[in-house]
Amino acid sequence: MAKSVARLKDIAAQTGFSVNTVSLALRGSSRIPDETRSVILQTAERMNYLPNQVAQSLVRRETRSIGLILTDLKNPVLTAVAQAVERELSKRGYTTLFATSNNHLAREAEMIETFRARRADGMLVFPCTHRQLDHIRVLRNRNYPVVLLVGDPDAGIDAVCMDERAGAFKAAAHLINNGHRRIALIDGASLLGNTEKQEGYLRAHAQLGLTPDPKLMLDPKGNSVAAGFWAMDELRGRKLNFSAVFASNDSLALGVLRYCAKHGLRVPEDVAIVGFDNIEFGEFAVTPISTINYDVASVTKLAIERMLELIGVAGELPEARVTQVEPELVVRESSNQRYLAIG
Amino acid sequence: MAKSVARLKDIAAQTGFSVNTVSLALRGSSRIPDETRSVILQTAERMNYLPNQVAQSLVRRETRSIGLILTDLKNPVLTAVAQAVERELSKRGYTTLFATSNNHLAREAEMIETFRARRADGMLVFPCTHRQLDHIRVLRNRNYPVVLLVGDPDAGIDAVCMDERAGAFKAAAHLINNGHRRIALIDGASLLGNTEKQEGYLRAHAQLGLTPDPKLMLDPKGNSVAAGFWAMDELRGRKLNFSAVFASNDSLALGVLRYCAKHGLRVPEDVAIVGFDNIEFGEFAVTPISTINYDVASVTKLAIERMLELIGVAGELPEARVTQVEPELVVRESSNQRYLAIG
DNA sequence: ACGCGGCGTATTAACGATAATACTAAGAGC
DNA sequence: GCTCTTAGTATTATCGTTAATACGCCGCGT
Repeated sequence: MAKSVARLKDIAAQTGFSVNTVSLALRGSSRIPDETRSVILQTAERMNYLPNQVAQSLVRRETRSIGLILTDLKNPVLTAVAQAVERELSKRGYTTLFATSNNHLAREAEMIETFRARRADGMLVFPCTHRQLDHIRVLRNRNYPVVLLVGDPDAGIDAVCMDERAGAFKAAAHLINNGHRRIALIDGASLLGNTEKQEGYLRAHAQLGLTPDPKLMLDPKGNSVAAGFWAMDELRGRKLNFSAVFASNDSLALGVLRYCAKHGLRVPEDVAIVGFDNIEFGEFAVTPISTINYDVASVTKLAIERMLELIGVAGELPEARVTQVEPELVVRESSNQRYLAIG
Repeated sequence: MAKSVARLKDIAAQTGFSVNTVSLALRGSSRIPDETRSVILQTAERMNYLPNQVAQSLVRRETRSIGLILTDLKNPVLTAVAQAVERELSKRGYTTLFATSNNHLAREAEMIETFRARRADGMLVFPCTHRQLDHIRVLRNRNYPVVLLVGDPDAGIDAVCMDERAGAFKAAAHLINNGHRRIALIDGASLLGNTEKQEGYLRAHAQLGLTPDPKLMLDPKGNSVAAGFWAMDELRGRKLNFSAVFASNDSLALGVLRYCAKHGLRVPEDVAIVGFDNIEFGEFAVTPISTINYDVASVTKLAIERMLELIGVAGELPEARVTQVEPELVVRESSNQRYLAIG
């Protein structure tokens, strides 16, 4: 903590008024006459006074801070969320406490405890798995405001997120409608219990009368470009034929694209690719990547609104509400049917 | 703040001991006999007690929190720094308060004040300009620990950063040594007063006996891939001939690469490209981008060590120390001389 | 048997603010 | 002239914790 900063007491000593008078004057109470106030304000200014928010938090019993827990920042879309959240909160006078879980449940739980000990007024959490939410549900049951950034309608916890199932459905349906019959799915999240994208992919097949081949569904073991590259290599090694790939995020999709470039596969003629998130690096790739747009602005706005709503309620929290934002398909060259022989 | 959480007082009431005894027991004082301690611990557990860090901060006069102010999170290297800083601090029991300035000086100053009011024990700042540091210097002069993440040896403020001048020198020298004589520089930072990379570029020319053409130096007006694309378009529109581009970060370089792909320019045969930062998206581009590696781990480690050192000193802070990490050139296809006609 | 040390626990005072209440003049009302 | 407001300021309690000090009691030495 900064060493020896001016306190109300110091201003009081300087001006000869009591601590309480100084406090009232600085907060603009009408009970303090202008002359007194201006003396106090000037002295405060001169002494470079800044109210101690720690003390204020203690007596006001709110910290005006929100914990933000993300899985990691490798995904540009998560960093965009982090930045947008911080900006929005800051506008409203809140400070963002920040942590990443690195997809470790234990660390996620630990950071939640840390933020609770710091008496954050609420928490925004991108949980590492949709399955294990007990540590979070327990908080909500004690009326602690939590809003998740991925949705599980049955979790009993508020959430605002993209409708990943619908997004994946659109991606897969788009490929199927363009004539593809064998579509690989590169998605590691389902192993963590986050099966939304997989479900969307499966549902699109079912609805359009196809039976997907389970061998075409692969866990890339990571979410990096390198992991996408590796996954494509693995898929090709399996000697399965497929004409399209749906990757659960754009980093993976770019890895697939890189593999294709390196091995002389034309995109989309030989392999069509659709990613997820709509990051700038996908838009400006050699072959611009088709993708599902992640609407950072809407998710952030809705999540923060809900958060503040929950913070505002005095006693019991209202029933949990899950808001899913409908995602849009962005068709670019990597899956444009104009380039396709089939379909 | 969570509504009605257990306090020491509640545990005291339950167990019949005084608040102080409870506090001592929970903190493991040797003055409390085992039997008493275990009763208290069990009661605390049962009541789901978590010490109120706000109250602790007030009385201990340290918050064990550090403010982290970055310009923005569009650059993957900055997000990597953010994540690494948070992890390291967390290991040491510190919480990260996070904010982005969006390259607005006013907002940077505002967030610094916010964090000061919150009594963060110190701040790590990636300032938006190296020129205007008065608002930060003032803090240091009041013995408030601040470590910058870009270096200015003369600023009188501690800093840990990559040696950008040396990095840019290596990049430009590499291109010159590969036979390039006219090298474009795409760098917007120098307008903000961050001239290190430009200086490195100029010094490499000078040292190798070349006079750079000022017309080849361009401000891309942003740090996105799109900005790089635009900058390349602009440069080509000027009808200047050049055989290589040094972009001040990999996003810009990827924009240049995309431009080349779209306009049938071969990389590196027609245009060689070197970026800065070494992000994964550059490594896996169609033509892998040569770049200057940003050593996130070293910068983070050294910055945090220095931070904790400064926090540890009781009175006057020691003289400011600027540590620059020597960056490495990573040569990839985009500038590999094997592909070059010249040189 | 009586003081003395030390053990176990309680009391009191911080930390820096806010909030409720209490006091003290000066001016208004009759 | 005397109470009665009321404006201006001070006093006191409080937030949840830690830290310094005080207190009572038991066993021990002599």
